[in-house]
Amino acid sequence: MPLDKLQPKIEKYVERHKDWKVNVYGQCKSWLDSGDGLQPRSMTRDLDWGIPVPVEGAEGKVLYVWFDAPIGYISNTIEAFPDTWEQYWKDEDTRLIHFIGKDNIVFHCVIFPAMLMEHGEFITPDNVPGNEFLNLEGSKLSTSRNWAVWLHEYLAEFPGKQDELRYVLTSIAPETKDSEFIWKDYQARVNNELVAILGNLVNRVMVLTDKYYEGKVPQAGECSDLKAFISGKREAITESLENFRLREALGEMMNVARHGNQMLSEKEPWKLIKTDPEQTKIVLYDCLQIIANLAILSEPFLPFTSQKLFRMLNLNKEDYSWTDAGRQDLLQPGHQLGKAELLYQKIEDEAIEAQVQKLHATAAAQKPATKTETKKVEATKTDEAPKGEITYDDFTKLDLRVGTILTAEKVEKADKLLKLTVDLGFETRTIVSGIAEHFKPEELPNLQVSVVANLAPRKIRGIESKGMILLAEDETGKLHFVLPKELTKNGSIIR
RNA sequence: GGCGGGAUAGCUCAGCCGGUUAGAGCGCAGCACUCAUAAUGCUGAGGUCGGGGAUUCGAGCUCCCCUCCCGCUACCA
Repeated sequence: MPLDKLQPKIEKYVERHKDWKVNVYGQCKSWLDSGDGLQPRSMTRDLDWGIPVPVEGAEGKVLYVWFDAPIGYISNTIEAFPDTWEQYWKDEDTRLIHFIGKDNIVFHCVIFPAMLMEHGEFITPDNVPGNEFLNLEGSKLSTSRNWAVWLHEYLAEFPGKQDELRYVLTSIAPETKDSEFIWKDYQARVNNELVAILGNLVNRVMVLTDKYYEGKVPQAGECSDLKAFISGKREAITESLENFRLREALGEMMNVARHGNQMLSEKEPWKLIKTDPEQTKIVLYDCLQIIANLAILSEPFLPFTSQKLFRMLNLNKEDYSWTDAGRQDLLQPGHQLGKAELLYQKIEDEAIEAQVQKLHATAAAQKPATKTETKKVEATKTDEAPKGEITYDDFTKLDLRVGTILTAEKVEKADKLLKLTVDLGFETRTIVSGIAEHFKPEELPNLQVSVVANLAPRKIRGIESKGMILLAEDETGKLHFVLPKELTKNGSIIR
């Protein structure tokens, strides 16, 4: 793909979107502005697996994942909405948003849009709110190491707690920097915020209404600035959501619940009922309206909660939409409420400890994955197919030898390279190997290794490398030296 | 190595175009209350704003140097 030739178009596209998040815009600019600008990028790979390139003469080639995957988004839409999919991808009036993680920024902001623009019939993403990473209990997520919380397992072990997870994940969404999912924190947020603030408000209002008015909305005149307050919150939440500040939006929704708790503390209806029943009606009427509003406002974040609230209030969800939030008459006086139920249960310590233990028990290896390892895993996830047959003569061309690493040092200005000197018995030579992220130089000297001795020399980073060290790569991407079981004379032939 | 992003209270994060005593939620402490899943409300204690220089009347915000974390990219025979 001649990205170099497309640079002007892409540049124009990116610069039209200065409103993108700084990390997103910044990285796009860095690709566009660095050195010679965008470079042509190969859109096929020579692999035994993948999507074959459907072009004559391209036998044996498969599509590059980042050419293939975005097309998959479109095909997926076609599968889901065979009649209307074009509205999503082609309609000029559609606002196309790509939600991604930071590792995919350029693919969604440069390469995919380039494809869409070149095709001609497609619209380009209006915004790509790339998030940073969500880590787990101190380490990067890794599905291959099983350092993860699997959704199906979570749902089985915490039945009905979809919204609890949604709440926590939204609260800690890595919008501007990496964040961390910690089970203890999950517990705290659920117990101290969801249960204590939102769940408790709903419960106390339902209980009071039940006790004083047999579960019917009391007759009361409007009072206070409730309407202004809630519609103000609705606007704030809308604004935050439109700008992809979900944490902030969620916080504003919770503030509505806080407001309800404040009202109760201030008015103390449990006291007021003894002295001024009419005022008490007003207080509870307003509290009930707050809850009804919360049924609407919680919907984007906590859909199950929203549903529960509508049910408890005996309202038909379909009769209300987002813009109804702010009304102080969502519930009519005399309206019979449904049965009260607890919105959330507290999460016990044992449940949390069990999760943490499970995580550590099932994690493949204790050591946290390094950057390279995680990436490698992605690349090797599909087992490589066996290679084609070769003759014995082909094999005998290889000169495999036993050698011993004498020295090892990092290569300047290269993250992955180590410069090794290896004693092969008949001579000592320099070998550059891409293992710097797996081994520390100081742990290598005196280690016996297997070497491809007759590989054509090659200059790497200005250093002549003569040969190659053999390593085995396990399923986690970790490298292991291939070496003789017993100490063997340097230079010994391997065959 | 180059580039992008980040480093602000114990924790999670806000801080607009540089401007008086740096904010919120959670946690913690105290007080109030008892309708409520010992929940809520109020008050308070917590900050050398990663480190060091510079510009400015004035810098968390600007510039330079450095350290650490994440990502992209190059090297990986």
